Amino acid sequence: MDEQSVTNLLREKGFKVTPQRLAIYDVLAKTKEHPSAEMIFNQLQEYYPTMSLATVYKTIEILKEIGLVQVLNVGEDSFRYDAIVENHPHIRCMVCKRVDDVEEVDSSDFIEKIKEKTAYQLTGQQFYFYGICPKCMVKH
Amino acid sequence: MDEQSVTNLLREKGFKVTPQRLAIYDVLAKTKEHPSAEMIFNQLQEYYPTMSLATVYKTIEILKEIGLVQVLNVGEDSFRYDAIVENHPHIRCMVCKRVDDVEEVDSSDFIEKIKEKTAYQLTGQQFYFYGICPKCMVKH
DNA sequence: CTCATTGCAAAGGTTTTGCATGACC
DNA sequence: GGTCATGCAAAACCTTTGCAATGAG
Repeated sequence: MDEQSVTNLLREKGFKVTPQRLAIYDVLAKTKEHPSAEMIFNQLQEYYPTMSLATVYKTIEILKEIGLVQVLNVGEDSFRYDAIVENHPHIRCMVCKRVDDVEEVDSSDFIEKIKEKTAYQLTGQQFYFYGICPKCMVKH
Repeated sequence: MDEQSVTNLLREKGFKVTPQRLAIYDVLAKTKEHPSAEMIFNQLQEYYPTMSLATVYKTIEILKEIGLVQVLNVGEDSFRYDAIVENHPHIRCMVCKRVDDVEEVDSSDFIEKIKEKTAYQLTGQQFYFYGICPKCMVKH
């Protein structure tokens, strides 16, 4: 999503548009590494030396609320965030801890199966895979 | 797994067998609610008033290590634990926060698809579903 | 008897909150 | 100008660690 659309969406939902909010979304939109709040904070330090971690958390809360980011729980102590809000599987390297997307996988059949088996009314899902990434395999 | 087997496994792996350890495993083995450390702690308070949360955490660490429990990450701030170590999907009610198993689902086809699409060497996975449980649907 | 385990309290890490200052509209 | 957002510091959580006292083998 481009900056203008983010600006519009924030306004539309009653939130003010600030450089911090745009910068935080920008970091998320331009990376594939699924950063944690602290990773976002560190990345912004150079250009926004006064940025505080609290602002990162507060902004993510808003971005989540208006559907611009999704939250990941890959089994670490902290959460990670993804500006690609379409649901897709993630995979984490047990060695270097990187988190990647698994692309081009159609999970609708699997989700259908679950719908048949559960008495819940489904609203969403997250698929996490664990393994060793290509780079780490080479090293061992 | 019965108490005798747990005793044997602990000894075999070089850990001492204590009432606390057996009690913690027992709580996990007898419930389907995927308790957090604090839920286990609270449940034990009545019968083991001196039990400390630290012991719960230390014991879970050991149980995890010897393959008697698996750790769940359902998107809460805390971890949950499951004495059923065979991999199976979990589902969480967004209203009452309960976590249930999804039973009788074969996910091997889906996992195969992922293996084909990722360059990682797969070692495991977790499937989390979100929705509204039957009880909460009735209430609304 | 020895050494691992327990349980307390303190520390560590992540996330949230309160509040005065500052910025947007 | 009024109100919301920022950023600091403190608080609130969850989890881990250190250590003296205790208990298992």
